[in-house]
Amino acid sequence: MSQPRTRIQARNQETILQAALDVFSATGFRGATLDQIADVAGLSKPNLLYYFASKEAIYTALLSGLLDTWLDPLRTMRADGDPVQELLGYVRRKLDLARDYPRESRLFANEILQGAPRMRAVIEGDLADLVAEKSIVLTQWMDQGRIARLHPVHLIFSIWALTQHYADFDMQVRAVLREEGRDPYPAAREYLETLFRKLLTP
Amino acid sequence: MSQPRTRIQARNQETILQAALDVFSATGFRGATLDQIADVAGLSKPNLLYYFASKEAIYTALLSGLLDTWLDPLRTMRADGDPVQELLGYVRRKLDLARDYPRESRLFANEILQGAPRMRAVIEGDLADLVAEKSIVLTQWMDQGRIARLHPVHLIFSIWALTQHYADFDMQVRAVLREEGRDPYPAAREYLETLFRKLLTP
DNA sequence: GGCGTTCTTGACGGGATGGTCAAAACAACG
DNA sequence: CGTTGTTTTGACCATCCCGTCAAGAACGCC
Repeated sequence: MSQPRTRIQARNQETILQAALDVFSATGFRGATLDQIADVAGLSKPNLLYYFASKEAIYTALLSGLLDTWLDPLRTMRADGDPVQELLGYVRRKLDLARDYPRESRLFANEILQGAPRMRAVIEGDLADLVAEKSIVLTQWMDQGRIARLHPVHLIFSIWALTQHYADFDMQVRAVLREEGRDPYPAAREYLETLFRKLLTP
Repeated sequence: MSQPRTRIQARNQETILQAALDVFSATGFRGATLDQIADVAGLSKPNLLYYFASKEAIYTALLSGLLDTWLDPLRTMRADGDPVQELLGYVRRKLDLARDYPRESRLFANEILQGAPRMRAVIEGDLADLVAEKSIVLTQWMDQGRIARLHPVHLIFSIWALTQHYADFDMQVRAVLREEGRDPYPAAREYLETLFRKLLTP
């Protein structure tokens, strides 16, 4: 049933995953209930379990389905572009992701916060590989004197931390800014651009 | 029973809160069970409920008890010190907190990630007030040309994001660094010091 | 329209979980 | 010791929640 065969299957699987994203990202795996997901999806609980074998299966289908989207901005960074522009572009794309897909960000945050019980393999594998690969590029740029010399992996961590913060701690960001419903992202974008320009200048 | 009256009460309440910190920080409020907490504390479940009215009461007692510790590093920042040194000191203290009290960090992260259902008031109140107060100091320093002009609140966000990242996403940090059990904090400290020095220089 | 397949659901089982209670164990103090 | 107040616990209850199942509804194809 993993590959949808009929139109109804495609539609309902998508509906279920969207509802599950809503609920899992808001309360974590343990906090979510099948009844809630069924409710949001507008389906009955047994119907959910007709399309997915278990609560766990819905959750892992979500995670693995979203992982590629999540890593794309880093993959897109090109070794043959202008280093500062490439990095600023990565920051910008990552911040756009935080703004446009906050549920996805919180889903991953929740998972990693609890020690990534269901993602450990992919983090230690694909993700670590990708970072290692990009670190080589960053180190080359530093060797060429085109950006400041910094620890490449901590540089990537800082991009993750600063961009995802706006999605994961959105509630706190808005409460502390006290700008009644105003979008915090334009100022964040400007701030992060300044920060990374200054940081990367040799 | 909130103020311990006997030695036994003081000891057991402390034992329970420590065990609860362990369990709540690892799995969130919904994910934690009283049986787990009782097990870690080495007490029976009814005994837990002799000292605290409910699971909820344990959780809120934890949160409010730890909040002061959590905000202290920011409070400690003095308006009459050297601006760059004060800010770097804040970064260092916050990073030390992440290293020495990761459970506390994850507890708060979990709570805010889920929209702070039990902390909204204090975030919109005390925390927002403290940030507003310190923002004034930061703005004065900028007006005097002693640090670069930046959005003061986003500057504080960036300190939170960059330091707490090492506690909250510890699993990912260690997996991506691939340095088998090596302490990531020395390099983090050096990286963050460089980052903020460059950022704050006018 | 008839018929096999796919989809949907009400009712239910079983285990986990927060919380109660009454009685037993223990401590403190005369 | 004996009495009084504190602490501890085994047994239990009610509810929640994941997952099952059998039967019915809808669909697709002839």
